Amino acid sequence: MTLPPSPRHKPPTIHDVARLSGKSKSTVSNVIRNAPGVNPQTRESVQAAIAELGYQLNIVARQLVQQRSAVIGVVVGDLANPFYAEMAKFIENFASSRGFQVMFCNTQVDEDVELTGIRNLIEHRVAGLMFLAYAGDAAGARHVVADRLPVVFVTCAADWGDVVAVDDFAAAAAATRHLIALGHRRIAYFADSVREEKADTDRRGGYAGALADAGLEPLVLRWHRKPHTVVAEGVIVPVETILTGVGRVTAVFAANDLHAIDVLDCADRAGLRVPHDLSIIGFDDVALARIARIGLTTIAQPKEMLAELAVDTLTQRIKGELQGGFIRHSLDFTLISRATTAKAPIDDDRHSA
Amino acid sequence: MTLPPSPRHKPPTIHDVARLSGKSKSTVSNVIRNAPGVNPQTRESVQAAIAELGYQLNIVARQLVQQRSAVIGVVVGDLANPFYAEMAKFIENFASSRGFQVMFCNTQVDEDVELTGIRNLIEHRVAGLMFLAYAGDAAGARHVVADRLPVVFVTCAADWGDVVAVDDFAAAAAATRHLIALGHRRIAYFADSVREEKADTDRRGGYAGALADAGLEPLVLRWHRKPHTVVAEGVIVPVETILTGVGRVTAVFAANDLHAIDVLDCADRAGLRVPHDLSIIGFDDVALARIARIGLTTIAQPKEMLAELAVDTLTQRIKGELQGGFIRHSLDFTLISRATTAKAPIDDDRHSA
DNA sequence: TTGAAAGCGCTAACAT
DNA sequence: ATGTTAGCGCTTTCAA
Repeated sequence: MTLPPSPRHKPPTIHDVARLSGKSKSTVSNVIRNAPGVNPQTRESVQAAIAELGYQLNIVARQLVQQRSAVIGVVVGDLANPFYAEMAKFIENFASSRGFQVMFCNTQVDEDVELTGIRNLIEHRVAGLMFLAYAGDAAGARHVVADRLPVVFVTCAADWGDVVAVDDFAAAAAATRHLIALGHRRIAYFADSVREEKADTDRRGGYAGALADAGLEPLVLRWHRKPHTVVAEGVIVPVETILTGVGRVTAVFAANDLHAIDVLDCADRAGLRVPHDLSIIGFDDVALARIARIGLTTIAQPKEMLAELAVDTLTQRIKGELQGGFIRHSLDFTLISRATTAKAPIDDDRHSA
Repeated sequence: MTLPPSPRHKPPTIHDVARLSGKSKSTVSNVIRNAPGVNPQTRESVQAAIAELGYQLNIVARQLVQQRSAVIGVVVGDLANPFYAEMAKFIENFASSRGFQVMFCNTQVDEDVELTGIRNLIEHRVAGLMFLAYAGDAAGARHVVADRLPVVFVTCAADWGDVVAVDDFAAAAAATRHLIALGHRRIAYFADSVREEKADTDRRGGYAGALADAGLEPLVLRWHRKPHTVVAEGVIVPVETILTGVGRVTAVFAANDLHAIDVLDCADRAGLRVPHDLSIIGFDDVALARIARIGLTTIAQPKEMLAELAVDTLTQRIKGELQGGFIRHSLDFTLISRATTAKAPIDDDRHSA
């Protein structure tokens, strides 16, 4: 059954349709666009010609003359992170139900990749931009975008576009206070390697703030080699030391569920009982967080609402239905207490020097 | 800091650049395209003008005249499935490193959604199509595509495009034989609800084949309400009955890791010990399959290689570097034995009537 | 109700 | 080495 791909012929244009139906290009255009005031007979004969030729609209040409497109560019840090994947899916769904296509650009949280990605998107004249995360301080991105098109930040924030997000700072503070209320005093923050995105910054801020309010010291950890070592205050340390060494941490607030699950896995492999020996709280409420074997305590974001609101905001800006200053939608987060957090171990302070 | 978005002015064109630099449009075009034979002085002054105006190429216009684009359309069944998300990420990466943008279309394994998605992609004149999964018998899709552009199937197969995939049938048979070799005789197949995609069909085929070879009866289960009920031979049954009732199943082959993890979760909640009471094998080797708490035995696909080969095949077809009959790349799969499979319980046959 | 003509921003012969 | 010109496939006045 393996037939050779046939040579591809140029697709038919409205001109071909016009000739075949004996009408003019503009009339054909009128029926394609469902313009009013076309003789039903004419419409039918044109449609017959369209069917016969297998004509399919060339959106590129339309876009050139109309000077607008119906595709939105979505900048995402890491599609392999289930949270972003879920968000991407929702966004694609809502966009497509509103007549918009989506072009993704996965940045790996690398500013250069991000910048060329944005440049490409703009060169393609996407109608709007959506950031699901952004790298660096966004000054570069801002410069490239240069106010050329509407942009909305979902799940992250900046002052040069509309924002649809949860208050990361407050949510992180709530997560941290949850741990503090359970009696934990040495609470670490686990996040991505050196590079830090906006949400990360805010969450670390909320964490540090809550600790400061309680008179506690922060300990910010960033993965060095994923399941083995982290860098703490500039020095590389085995995760095991952090979790089991002298002055060990009894609780962890992870910047997202993926990190939380990694920490959980480290704890398992180190023979630590969670939550008895170690409490872990994540962020995002990824689908897998709720299975019995994981049961991750986490901060849930209303993913679908975030996506819908973001798409609506962006499409309204695109259509000019929304004008004026940037708006910030702040949605509610929920702390979902499952099986990875519990009272701090009582021998907690004995081990600390 | 919330400044109102400024009114968006039309972006500068090569015409503006030409005027500012005192050169002609074609010269400007020449420097943009890095055409040879441009006076260095000229080039510089043009570039100065470009910088001053903040000119950015309009790819839409270029695409219209060149009659080709550098975006490939990717049709994916469910972005929220980590396997597809990982694949999507790899594909995006390889494509972008080869100068191609990617437009995704998430179909929810719904044929209508898929069809309009493909239609949109074609109207946007994507240079090629990539299917990460497709719904239905693909006759509809084939008709819409109508040989207009190159298409490659990754991770699934069809006879009207190039194929880059693992042999799903053989892999499923291997997975099933693994279970049979462990002494299991009542082995169920778990898959998506009513709708079935290509990979699903093949895997079920391999499963049924291996069982038949061993003189065993297949039991095909499709989720009805996700974590609670399945439909077996047309009737709705609680999962718990399948796993713990009379004549219960002692092993499960899941069409993908997501289903496998769901089954694992059901088993956990039903108080079953895995793998002591129930063996489970999945398919895909999703990132989470390898954490200690899951330790899922599964069939691994070489994701990155699949993605790279698929992108290369497609881009070569697009550039005409690859001609002639469709090729089928069949990559090797690996059975990774972890902690969810073990010998069948000895009391196995006593319960069966 | 339909058609003719101009033009969107760019590229690619072809002249110069 | 640079400029002139003619489109790419469509939409959109404006006339007929």
